[in-house]
Amino acid sequence: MKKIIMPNEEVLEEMEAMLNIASDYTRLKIMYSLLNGEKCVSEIVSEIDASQSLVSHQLKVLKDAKLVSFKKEGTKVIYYLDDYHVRDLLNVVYDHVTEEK
Amino acid sequence: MKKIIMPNEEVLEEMEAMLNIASDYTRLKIMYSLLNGEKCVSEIVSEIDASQSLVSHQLKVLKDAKLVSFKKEGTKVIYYLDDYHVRDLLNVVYDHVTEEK
DNA sequence: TGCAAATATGAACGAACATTCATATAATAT
DNA sequence: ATATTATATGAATGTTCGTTCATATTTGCA
Repeated sequence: MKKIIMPNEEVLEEMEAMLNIASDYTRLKIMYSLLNGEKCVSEIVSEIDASQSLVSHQLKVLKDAKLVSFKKEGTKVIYYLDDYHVRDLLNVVYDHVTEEK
Repeated sequence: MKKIIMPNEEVLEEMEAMLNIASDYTRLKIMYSLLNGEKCVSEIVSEIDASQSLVSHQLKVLKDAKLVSFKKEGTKVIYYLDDYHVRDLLNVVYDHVTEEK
């Protein structure tokens, strides 16, 4: 069994930051929504049933964390997932939660 | 590309809960410490350099979340990881953080 | 019984943060 | 210009929660 070394402080703090961003009900729904492809804000709003302001705030959090990016098309802003680790992360956690013990 | 369906509310809340538990600096260090095998509380304390009280509090959080279990040996309490998803979770997040873009 | 070591617990405090509300900005069309 | 649609922003609020401090509990041993 290979010995696992503890990551250094900086890496641990960055891991903590990513997990913090993922660990929110609204942001989880946004990430799931974007797994099926890019969407504009209003589409996300109606798909996950949250207020426009809340979605916009949380998209900013995800954007600052470089988990999503965006492009502008007319008056619309199209967001999309910018990190393939998101899919893996969601899958691991989903498996943990849904698996029978 | 397969369509990904949004988990229901209950699953999302459980995912949020697991991520919340993982997203803490102290608990991350405890989990990494236990990846190399079971340890008693005082060993964890000295390995991660946190107070005894803090480690005990956070071990309770991990225990309540069924991420760790424990057994008693004399006056010592030995904790160990009780969920193999933990390793996968840490690996995904570690890769995310350390990978060059 | 009394003491020491190991661990757990509860209160208290401060900081972080998710959400709402109101309002601002930006782009388009009439 | 003005109205409308889409999105962003900032303040305010209430709650959650990580940490510390002091103390309690448990176990083994002299």
